[in-house]
Amino acid sequence: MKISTKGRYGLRIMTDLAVNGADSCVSLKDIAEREHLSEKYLEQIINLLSKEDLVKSVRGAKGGYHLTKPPEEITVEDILKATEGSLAPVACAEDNGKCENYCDCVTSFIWTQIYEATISVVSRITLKDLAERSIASEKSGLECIKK
Amino acid sequence: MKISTKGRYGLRIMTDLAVNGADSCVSLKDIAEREHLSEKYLEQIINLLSKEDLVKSVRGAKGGYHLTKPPEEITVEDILKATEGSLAPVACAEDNGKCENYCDCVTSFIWTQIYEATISVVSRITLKDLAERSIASEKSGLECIKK
DNA sequence: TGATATACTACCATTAAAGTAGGAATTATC
DNA sequence: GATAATTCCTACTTTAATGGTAGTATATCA
Repeated sequence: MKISTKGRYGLRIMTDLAVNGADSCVSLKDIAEREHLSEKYLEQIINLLSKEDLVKSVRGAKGGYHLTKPPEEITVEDILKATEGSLAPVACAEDNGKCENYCDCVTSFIWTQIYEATISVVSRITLKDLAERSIASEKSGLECIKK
Repeated sequence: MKISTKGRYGLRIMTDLAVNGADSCVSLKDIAEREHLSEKYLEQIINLLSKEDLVKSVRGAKGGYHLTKPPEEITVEDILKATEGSLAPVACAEDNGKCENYCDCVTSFIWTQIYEATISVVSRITLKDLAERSIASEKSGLECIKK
C-alpha cells in the first residue's frame, strides 16, 4: 500500500511546472536543480505525464515542458494515475470485483471500498491547491529537506 | 498502492479459521488444501498473525491454530496491519506529516487523508462479516477460482 | 552551424515479493 | 515408548519492481 517515488516526484514536477511555468517552458534541468532530483530519472517520469497529455514537450533550445491545462483543471488523481498506474489496492477493485484471473469474492467489497475512498480524496485536490501551498511554504521560509 | 499476497492470504486464513475453527484447532494442512495455497507459504503468513496475537498455535498431533478472540472483535485493519505492515501510503502519513527522513510538506496532507480514509474502511469491517459472506457464498454454490 | 533541449533505447544495481525446502521440536494417541 | 501429526525455525531461490544511469538520435532556436 505504498506510493512510489514516481507518484511523489510526479506531483513535485507538476507543482514545479504550475509555479514556475505559467507563461513559458521549463526545462528538466531547471526542475532537477530546484527539486534536487536526477534529470534522467525525471525524464522517465515526465514521459508518463506526457503520455497522459498532462504536459506538453517542446524540443530544442529554449524548449522544455509546460502544462496542457490550467492547474485548477488537473487533479491529484490525474497525476497519480499517470505516474503510479491504477490506484486500486488489487487489480479487480476498479471493476467492482469482476476479474478473470482470480476472485477473492469474500474480500472484493473491501478493495472496492478502499479504492473508492482513495479516489474521493485525490479527485478533490487540484494542482492549483498544491501550487498555492508550495508558494505559501516558500514564503514562510520553512526549510524542508527533500529527498 | 497494492495489497500483497500476504494481506490477501492473511484474510483468507483468518476467514477459514473463523468458519472452520469454532471449537477446535485447524491445521495449516487443512487450510492449505481448502484454500489451494502452499502450506509452507501459509506458515510464514500465519506467523505474522501469531506475533500480533490474532491466532494461537497448538503444537503436536491434533494441533493447529485457532483465533484468540471472537470474529466480531477482530477487524480487517488488525489483519492487514499484521500481514502488510502499515497501511499508510507513505511512511510519514501516520504521524500527520511529521518525519525525520524527508518531508514533502506540500503533499503530506494528501497522504494523511488517504490513510485516514483507508483506515475508516478497514476498521469498520470485522472477521465476522467475512465469515458470514464466506458461508453465504459457499451455500450459493457460486464457483470461484482461487489463486 | 553550433548550442541547447527533448526523445528514445538500452542497460544496471538493489530491494522486495513470492514461494520452496529441510529438519528440529513438540505432543496426542496407540 | 514408538509413531505420526503438527508447528517452529532457518535458509535458500526465483521473479518482478524500483530506482536509477548512459549514450545517441533528433529537433529547434539564435
